[in-house]
Amino acid sequence: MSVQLSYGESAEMYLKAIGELTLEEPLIPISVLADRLGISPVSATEMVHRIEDQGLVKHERYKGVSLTDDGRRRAMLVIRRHRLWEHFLTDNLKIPWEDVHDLACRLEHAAGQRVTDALADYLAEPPICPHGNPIPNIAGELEVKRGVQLDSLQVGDQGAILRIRPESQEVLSYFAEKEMKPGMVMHVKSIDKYDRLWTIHINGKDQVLGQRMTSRIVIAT
Amino acid sequence: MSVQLSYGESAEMYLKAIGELTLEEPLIPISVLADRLGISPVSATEMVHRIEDQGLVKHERYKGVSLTDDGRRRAMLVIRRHRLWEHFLTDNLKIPWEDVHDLACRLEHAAGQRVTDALADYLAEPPICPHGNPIPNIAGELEVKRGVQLDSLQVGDQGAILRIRPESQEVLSYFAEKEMKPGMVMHVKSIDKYDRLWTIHINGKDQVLGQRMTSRIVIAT
DNA sequence: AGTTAGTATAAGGTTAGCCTAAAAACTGAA
DNA sequence: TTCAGTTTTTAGGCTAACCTTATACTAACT
Repeated sequence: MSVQLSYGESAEMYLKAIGELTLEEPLIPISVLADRLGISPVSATEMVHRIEDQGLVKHERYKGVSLTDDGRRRAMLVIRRHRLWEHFLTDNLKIPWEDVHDLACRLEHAAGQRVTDALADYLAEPPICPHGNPIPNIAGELEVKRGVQLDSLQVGDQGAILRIRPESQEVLSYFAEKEMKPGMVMHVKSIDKYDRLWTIHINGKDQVLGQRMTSRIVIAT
Repeated sequence: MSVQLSYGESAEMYLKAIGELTLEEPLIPISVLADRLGISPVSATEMVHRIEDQGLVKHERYKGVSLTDDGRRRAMLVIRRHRLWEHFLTDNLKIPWEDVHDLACRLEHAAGQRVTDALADYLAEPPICPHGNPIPNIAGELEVKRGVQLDSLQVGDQGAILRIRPESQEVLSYFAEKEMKPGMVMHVKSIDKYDRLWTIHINGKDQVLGQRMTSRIVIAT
């Protein structure tokens, strides 16, 4: 029989965060990780060492953290749980789009593999979460659709919103208010280069977005 | 604005346990409570004092614990969450009847009032959990249908199973294996007074039950 | 090669929830 | 009224995750 190393909710949060961050960069500095989790760098270092001892991550001193194969699998399963719950909360329970992220953060740890798989079955294995992020499959495999940031488009370009990130209450509420969701098609009407303002047409309306927000939207290519 | 005293998962477990136990007895000795929660009496005493300071319970020295009005309301809301999740797990996710109790114990703390209410809506406010226990309403009010223990019936008596208790993995698995569920009608075929064995007919079969198990079944009167 | 910014470790503290062992307080029944 | 058994308190400890402050180290740029 194999030794079942148990790890807490907290460790799962670390794995999830690292899993998400390593989609962009291969090595995550502990300070970045700490920042994302809202935790002091000292505490993050401590915890990283702990999960490193469990063989879930690899830490290269003064460089950053990455996931081992085992760690990646587990991280993807946590992400899977998170996004499945997000899906359930919006589609079934009709909880607003912009609120489900935080709620799912609690549920993802309370529901184990068994409940998750049953839930996935119930939801018929949805491919993406309400914010457009893909849901890893039962084996922990994730297929990320490549896209480009809205702020790299030119006037006249068009495309569908692929996803919005990061999934923070603040950012999501912003777009919820503007009634912009993944799947919607938009086109760029004009760009003000000096103030970095993009005017786009979406959902029957014109929207003006600053650079902060255009970098949060990924458009399908 | 009112002071929002926060309390952890653990406190909720205490409240739930006390809420369930006080349906039978008005004052719960701390030792009984500790036993139910699988915790040492010393720790239970500590925690009881803590939630007493928050005005949730009343402890009478050398007698036992009872809920305050506030405590009762909160306890009922935890029980409501628990039973709603049990319902969801069995009816929607098709997880076996006997397993959902433990799983719901995790979910009940992770899902706050908001998610619970949305869930209740989704499930159309079911009146009972899969084990036959009534689900408190949104105001924390609970209507308990009175019944009698199976072992108080006589030969020839008949009735429907109202509920099975306590909701422990062990007890539930026992009855799940015998395919006996709340709602089913049974009648008493014979009683062996010496060994306290009840033979009942239910679900097309005869079942012989010892005194330990007959006291766990409540029959509608 | 020296300085600086970023990164890591060390040291000491906090909180929630648990534990055991032993002493003290109380109850109820003989 | 005494005493046996139960209940509570005291004392001392533990672990997981956090915290701050201070010091040590490394990388990288001037």
